[in-house]
Amino acid sequence: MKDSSPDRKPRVRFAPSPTGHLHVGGARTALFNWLFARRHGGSFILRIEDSDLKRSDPALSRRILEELGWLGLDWDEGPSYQSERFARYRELAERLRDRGLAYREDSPGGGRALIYRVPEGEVEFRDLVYGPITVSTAEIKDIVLIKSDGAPAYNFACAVDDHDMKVDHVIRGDDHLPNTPKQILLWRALEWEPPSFAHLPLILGPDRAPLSKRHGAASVDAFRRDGFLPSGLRNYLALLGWSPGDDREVLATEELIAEFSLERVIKRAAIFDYRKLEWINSQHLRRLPPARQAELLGEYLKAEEGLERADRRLLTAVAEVMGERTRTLRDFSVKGGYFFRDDFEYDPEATARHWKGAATAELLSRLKTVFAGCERFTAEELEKALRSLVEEMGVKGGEVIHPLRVALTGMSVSPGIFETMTVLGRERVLARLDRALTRIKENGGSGEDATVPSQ
RNA sequence: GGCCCCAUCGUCUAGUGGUUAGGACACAGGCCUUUCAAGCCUGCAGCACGGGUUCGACUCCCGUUGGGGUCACCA
Repeated sequence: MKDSSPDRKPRVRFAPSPTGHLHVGGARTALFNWLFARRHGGSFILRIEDSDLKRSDPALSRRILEELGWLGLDWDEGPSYQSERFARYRELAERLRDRGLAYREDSPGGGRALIYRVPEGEVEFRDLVYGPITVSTAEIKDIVLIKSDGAPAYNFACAVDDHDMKVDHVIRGDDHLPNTPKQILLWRALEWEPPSFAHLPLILGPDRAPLSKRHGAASVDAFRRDGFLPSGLRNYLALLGWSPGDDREVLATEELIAEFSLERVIKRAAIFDYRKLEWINSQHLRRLPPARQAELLGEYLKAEEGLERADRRLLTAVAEVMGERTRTLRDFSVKGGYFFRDDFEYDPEATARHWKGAATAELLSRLKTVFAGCERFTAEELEKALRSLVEEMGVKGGEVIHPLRVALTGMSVSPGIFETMTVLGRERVLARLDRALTRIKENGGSGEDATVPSQ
């Protein structure tokens, strides 16, 4: 019986190298570590692998920390930095050399490296995801411990740190599978008991190549800018390579934590599906009360767009009517930008389809009179008023509603027209009717732009 | 190329010897309807191939093909 449940509170870590934004692959690795720690009441530790002197950039480290924070993956210890522990690595490497397990080698470029001599034999271990794995050390070249510039090489620093931080479960991408035997060799040479390992399948792009920028958004930052919610991204990422075992797809983070187990991690690489992410996100968005949506929307619009009209009252009203029609926070401005700005453009196709010159001008001015006369500007009253005008004119509701929608939103698509009006309020509705009227007259009564795409 | 890993609808997945192979996204159609969504209903679509083992294979074994990873004084 395979059982990856730890008998004591596990200690796991996420160890990114500060070379760029937090990539979705890294985010997923961080998430699985975090879920595992939270599930078992353990510790999630953060370590910055900045041992490469040339590529280290403190600004990038901060960025990764910030993005991890946005994703909601809080850490219990750290971050620690490898760049601050060079003396420790050197000491341990020298100790191995004293014992005859490592040797020095001059570098053509100057300096001396310390290299571990790989013994003959086999390395066996049981990966918590992949099962038993055996590798002949004939396949492994001697392992560099300390590079000639004095910095520790990856495998050595990694083993030393994991030991010193008392990490007992190493959960990482399966691109590290080939490193594992090397690190186990190092742990044993240091006379330490190796931790458990669990390797996660990689995330691929639609072309089955490793997911990268050229596939579109590939970093946590990009998804944040696209208006995704941390909980939506967490949910989707959790489903990449793992499933709760039943048919649930939309899971709150508490459920993710309650259900997570390494045994249910799949071995096959998964292709990132942006559409499904959007759907998952829409489900999370929908589960949020309008007030909370408004709060997030306000922050988003402020950070990503330069919206002028964005008071809490308006935001909440927009959230109430747009909530079912959006999949991301960005959708609110893409599909409902007219709620936030009065100088919107009129969609040429919409005007061509629903505005019929003088007749529409006549219609809109009658509507203006009717709406101006409404006692209370509520959806019920507005509909009643419009319906009676429709009856009086002997036309179908749509013949009035469509031109009106274009006048109020510039688009042929919007939330229910009466709700839209109440969100905008009497003043803005009447002003927009005037603006539309002016626009129609400017166009010689045609109500259309000079060039109308014919279809 | 050596070594390692993987293989269920287009995609994410459930499945652990006997199932009409289930769900979700996407897609198509329908209902609803002032538009678009949402919601509900229906449909389309899969066990890569070839050998075994077995009374019986999606499930176990071998091979083929395909895909991925890795072979740095980068992490």
